Formats: sequence, structure tokens, C-alpha cells
Amino acid sequence: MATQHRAAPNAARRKETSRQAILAAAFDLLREVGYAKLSIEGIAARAGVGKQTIYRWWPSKGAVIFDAFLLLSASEGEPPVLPDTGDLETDLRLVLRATVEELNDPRYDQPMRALATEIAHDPDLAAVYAERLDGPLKEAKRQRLRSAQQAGQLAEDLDLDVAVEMIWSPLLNRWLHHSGPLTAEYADRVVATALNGLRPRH
Amino acid sequence: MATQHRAAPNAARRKETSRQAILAAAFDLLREVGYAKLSIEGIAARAGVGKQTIYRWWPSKGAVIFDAFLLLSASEGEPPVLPDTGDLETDLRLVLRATVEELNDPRYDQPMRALATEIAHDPDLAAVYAERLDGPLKEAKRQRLRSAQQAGQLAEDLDLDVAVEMIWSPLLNRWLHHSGPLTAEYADRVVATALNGLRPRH
Amino acid sequence: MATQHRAAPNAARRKETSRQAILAAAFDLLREVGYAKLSIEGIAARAGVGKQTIYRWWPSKGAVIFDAFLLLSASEGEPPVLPDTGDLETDLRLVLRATVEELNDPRYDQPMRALATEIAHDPDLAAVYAERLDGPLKEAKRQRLRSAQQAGQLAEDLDLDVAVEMIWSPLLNRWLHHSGPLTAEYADRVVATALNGLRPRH
Amino acid sequence: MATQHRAAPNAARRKETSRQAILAAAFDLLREVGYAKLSIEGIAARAGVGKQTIYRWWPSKGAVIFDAFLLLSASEGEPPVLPDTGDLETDLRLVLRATVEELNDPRYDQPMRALATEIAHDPDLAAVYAERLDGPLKEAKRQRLRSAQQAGQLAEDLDLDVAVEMIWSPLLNRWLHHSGPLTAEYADRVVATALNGLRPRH
DNA sequence: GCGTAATCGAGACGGTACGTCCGGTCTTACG
DNA sequence: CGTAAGACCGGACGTACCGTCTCGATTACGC
Repeated sequence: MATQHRAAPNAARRKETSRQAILAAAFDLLREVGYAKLSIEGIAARAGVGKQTIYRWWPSKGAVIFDAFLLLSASEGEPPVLPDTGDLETDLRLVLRATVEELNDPRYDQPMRALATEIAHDPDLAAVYAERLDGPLKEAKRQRLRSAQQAGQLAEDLDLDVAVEMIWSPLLNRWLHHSGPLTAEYADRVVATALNGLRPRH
Repeated sequence: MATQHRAAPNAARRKETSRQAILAAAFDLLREVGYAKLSIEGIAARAGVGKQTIYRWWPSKGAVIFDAFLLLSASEGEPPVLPDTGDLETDLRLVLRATVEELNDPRYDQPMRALATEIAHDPDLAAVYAERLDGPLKEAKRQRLRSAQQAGQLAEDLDLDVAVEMIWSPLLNRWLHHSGPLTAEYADRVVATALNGLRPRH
Repeated sequence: MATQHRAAPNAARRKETSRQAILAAAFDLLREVGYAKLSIEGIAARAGVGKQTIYRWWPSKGAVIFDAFLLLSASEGEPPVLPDTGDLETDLRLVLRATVEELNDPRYDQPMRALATEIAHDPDLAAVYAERLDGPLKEAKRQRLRSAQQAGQLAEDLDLDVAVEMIWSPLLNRWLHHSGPLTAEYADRVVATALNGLRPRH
Repeated sequence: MATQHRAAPNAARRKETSRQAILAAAFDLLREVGYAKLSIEGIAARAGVGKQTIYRWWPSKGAVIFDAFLLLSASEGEPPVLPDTGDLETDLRLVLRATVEELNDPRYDQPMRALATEIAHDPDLAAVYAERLDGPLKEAKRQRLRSAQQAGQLAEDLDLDVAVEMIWSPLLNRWLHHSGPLTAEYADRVVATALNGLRPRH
């Protein structure tokens, strides 16, 4: 849909059922056998599809995995919105705790690591990811901060992009690199530390 | 050296020249052909070594890559120390700019991505990484913050672990996920934002 | 034309230009790429024709090749006749030398081997071949022998079928199985030996 | 054994059991599924062998088939000899009837057609065939004729090579090209006609 | 110093998956 | 309805590596 990197064949004739069977098979296999053992051959077999049908429409295994994620989030429809109770710290804690929850969920762990790996090794994929999946989410995060900023809860000259990354990156890093326990309590500490900053407040 | 996960053969008889040839070949090939096309077969051929000699001493491709990094950093000897001029912000800027420099260096980009990928998919490796490579570095970072804290430049109750992650994670994330430009200016903004926090300071 | 083995579609609406383009393409490709690499796909592409148009009208690759030969020889029109100067031995030498010439001609070698192979593996095709291509030619050979027989140059009780095969088979065998040099001199020896027989003539 | 056409790997380390399993599997499959559906993949699977082990030692499917025949006839050991009762015509009838029998045996029909096809399309194979399989047999045929020649039953100046081909080619041709019924009676007619020749004997 | 046991380079082995090609069927749009 | 075009499922192709195994040929101990 969004990831054709080569001169595309006649997309009008594309068989939609095959496309969905492939993406579903890819996602399922990712959970079942893990990223390292995921093969195009396996996806084709599981989807009941010729290998050529995959190679015709996707340039790489990563692109298939990626589109499987697109399919997943596309079903949600309208862009995401972060909760806004007026209390930023509470809202952020809520959201980050949910993120922690999701990252710890074994159903999503493997697929998301696979996605992260593909993105890390393929800038093209990264660009599409930034536009289609991460973009809307990041905008929602920025929007929540902007709202707090207007309410006077955040510094007027705050760099929202940096702020967003400063809140969410520590979580993603711990998760991806197994560099420490990923708990709700940790999420809270990140929120508190980010909001207050490192310097003493008199 | 550090990553034998299986009952080791008699290490005393190990041929040191082969070990180094393998690690060097692994590192070189990582640069030359990239992570995706790196093969044990290729490493063995390049190193002029039988495949069995690799399988005898390392449990996985990731372990070889990892030890190649160990070899690199082991040469440095004593533990790293961050500069301490008394001015935390300046020091952090300096260090982060250097980090940005290194991440943008094409000689290290591929190998480090490979290492990151292996760590992401192998918790055992992650543990060894945390202990041997990341540990000392992280301690140095914490130490610099502690020094600033004692000088009254940082909050007394600051969570140093979280603080460290809040400063360095945004950079690593941008780099690994290609989620934005990685510049010295960006490093400066991260430092400033982290130090001040998101909330307004009156 | 002669080899529809399945319930044929409405042949009246058949497009003659496509038929000829297909057969011509088949024959050309046979020369150019050889029998092993000849594909329906390739024929269709070369002929500017949909694959289905081939499958609609021919049951197998062999049938296409076969019809290509039919097209070739059909152009000759009336049935073949062997020369009859009254001197059988001379006439046979002439004809066999011509056959040797043709078999050695690189333009016909590949296609004819292809035809022979198809016939060897498909009795249906063999039957059509016997009727349409080989039949008339064989009749001409028999006729020449019959004429000689009536002139008293051949034994009265001679088995003409066996005689024909005894003269031509050695050539075809040498050619098809690469079992010896195929020269005009060899043709002469075959003629002489066949006419005289193995037994001594006192 | 005789058909390595490429720079051979270290043949000393070759696994004899695999070699024989491959050739046996090839021969069996040839009978079971036929030549057209014979695949390297199938042979490897049936033989319990990796595909590479076939590609390592044979340059083509034809070479495998060929060696399977070599294995078969190699087991017979010493060179073949045709019966010699002193009565050439009777002996030839016996041998040709046996040949007819064999060619009509469904167990050998498919494999031998396969061999014939490969030889027809691969001159290299044909050369090895001529030397290893057909050679000794042809020599035996020539020897029988030579014996009859010395006994005064054949013309003194008879071309033995041509004579042999004149006797056996008609049979092989009928069989390979399905160009007529292949019966004992036909064999007899060929023998008689060849011995007497076409010309009348007064 | 001398067997002997382990490591080494080499590479064949049974396998899995790759990415490509083609076979034969089916669908679409046109004439 | 026949056609050109070409997507589809299936499956074989020949290649690249996997991780295991077996070979001599060096080693380096232990006796």
C-alpha cells in the first residue's frame, strides 16, 4: 500500500485476499516462531500463496513485516489522541504505564522488536514508519504537551520535539536493549524527572 | 573471552592468532558487507580459519560480533572518565557532541547497529553487554552527575539512573531508528531541556 | 491444425496471424536458445501473444514444436518424390548425402532434435508425426524401392518397410546419439552394404 | 566416477553411501514418475541427501541419470559376449529378440528413453556413453560378425561397423520414435533382410 | 623426548531458505 | 467470444549458508 519501492506491477489487478492473507500470516508467524526464524517461504506457505506473489509486491522481508503493522494500525481509523484531564503529570503517567504494559506483552514483544530491527537497518522503511505510524502518534504527544504549555504548566520556550523524545526514549531504550527493568514505577520516575529537570528548583 | 555460554573446551590450548583473526575479520566484514550479509562462512574464510574453530568458541554470530567490540574497547584499558570542568552543561555538551560524531561516523555505524540488533534479540548478550561495555561507561556518566550534584548544580533527590537515560536515550533513539537528524545542535538542545526540565522555572 | 487433443474451442474465430506468429516464434527460439531453454512463456512473449492463446490451442509444448514443423513442410505442398534415374544405388547415394547435409546443418539440428525428443516421449505426437510428416516421406522411399524392384534391381520378396528402415536408420541413429561421424562417405557405405547384404555374393 | 565435468572437489572425502543412494533414487524415480517429472529436488529427497551433494558431484540432471546406468552395468563386471553357435542367423535372431524384449519392458523403457534423450542433447555425455556403455557392447557385436566372417559366412570385405549399425539401428529407431510395432517377428525380418541384402541373389 | 590427545585448516555432509523462472489456470478489458 | 496482458498458486531451479561431521597435520602436554 505504502511501501512499494520498485516499479510496481499493475496494482489494479492485485488480489486483495492474498495481500491480507500474507500480512496476517507474517504477523502470526512473527509471534509464533520469532523474528530470526521468519522466512518468506514460511509466510507464503502459511498464507497459501506463491512466493512470487510476495516478491511481486514487497521488496524485502522487512517491508512485509512493516505492512503487517500498517494493516494493524490502519484498522483503528482516526488519528490517536492522548488523554487530557488538565493534569499533565497524571496523564503522562497513565500513558507511559500503558506503554510499559504493551512493551512487556509477549504478544507484541517479538513483532515490535522485528519492526525495530528492520527500521534500524533500512532507512527507507524508517521514512515510511516515521510518516505513517510514528508520525501521528508523535503529533498526539506533542499536542498534549502543547495543551499543557498553553495552560502554563510547561515552559513557554520549551522544545516540544526534544521534550517528547526525552520522555519516551528512555522507555524504548530500556525495552529494546534489555538495559533495565521496565516497570510502571520506572515510568513514573521518568515523568517526574523529565518534568522537573535535573537542576534544583528552589 | 567473556561470552562462552557452553561448556568450554580446554581454553589453554586455544590459538590466540586465530581468535584475533576471527574477531578482526568479523569487524572488517561488518563494515564492508553490512550486517545482513555477514556470514560465519565468510568470517572463517576471511580469517583463514576452519568454521569449526568459530563454532567451538562462540555460540552465535552475535557473540562473535560482540567479542569483536570487546576486543576494540579492551585495548583502552582503564575505565572511562567524563570530563569535569566544574561546568556540567558545557561538559555534557562536549560529550554528547562527541557521541553524535561517533554515531555519524560511517566506520562505526554498521557495526554498532549490528551490535544493537544482536542485543535486542538476545537477552544473554544484553546482560554481558550491560556488564562489560555499557556498565563502566554508564558509571562514568553517573559519576559526573554525582559530582555536579555534590556541587549543588543538580537536585539533591535526583534519580541519577533516570537522569543518565534521559540525556543519552534521545540520541541513541534518533540514531538507531533514523527518526530525525542527529546534529551537534540537537545534542545541545537535549542537554538544555534535560537540565531545565519541562516545567517553567520562575 | 492437426494436434488438438482436447475439445477444441470454436476454431472458426481463431486468429490466423497469432497462430503463425506462435509457430514461427517457437521455431526461431528453438534455434536460438535450444530445446532445454525453450519455454511457453518465451514463445508467447516473442510472438506477442497471451500465454492462454497457446494453451487454448495446443496441449503441450511438444505439440507446438510439432506444428511448427508442419507449417514448415506444409509450404512444400505436394507429396515428396525421390529421384529415379533408373540407377538405384546412385539415387540412394544422392538422397542420403542430402540427408546427411541437412542433419549436419546447424539451422536444423536443434529443432529436429527437439522434435525427436518430443516424439520419443509422447506416443500421441508420434502417431501424428507418422501420419503427417514421416508417412509421405516414407511412402516416397518405399515407392523408389518398389520401382527398382519392378526393374529387377531388388529381390522380388524384399520386405520394403524393413529395407527402408535398414537404409535410413543408421544415419538417424548416428546423428541423434552422436555415435559416430556423419559424412557423405558414410552414407555411401551404408547404401552399398544394404544393397549387397552381409553375406558373401559369389 | 567417469563423468566429473568440472573441477572436482576433493573426491577422496566423497561419501560412497550418498553416491549410491543418489543413483539408486534417480533410477527408481525415473521408473516411477517418468523422465519429464524427474527433479533434482526429488532425487535428493528420495536419497536422503542435500541438493548440494548432487550439484557438487554432477554437472546436470543428465549426468546423474547417466551414472545411474553406469552403476547398473558396472555391476555386471566383465565385458559382454554375444552367443556363438556357429549359426550366425540363429544367434542374431536370439540376440535381437532379447533386445526387443528389453525395449518393451516397462521397467526399462522410461529410463532408457531418458538416457537416450540426454545423450541426444549433450555431446559430452554421448562421448562417455560411447566409451563406457555402448563401446564394449558394440565391440561384442563386431566380434560376433568377425567370427562369422572368418567362418566364411559373411563377405570378406564387409564393413563391420556399418553392418552392426544396419542390424541394430532399425530396432532402436522403431522403439525410440514409436514408428512401428516392435516384435520378435520384426527382429527376424531385419536379420534376414540384412544378411541377404536388398539385391536379388541368383 | 615422545606418545597422545586436543586444536587446527579444510571442506563434505544433510538441510533450510533464498530469489528466480516457468507451468498451467484464472481474471480483466478490449475489439 | 477470442484475444493480449498479466496476476495467481505451485513448485523446481541452482546458490548460499547453516551447524555438524570427519579428515590428516600441527601442536603442546604429561609421562
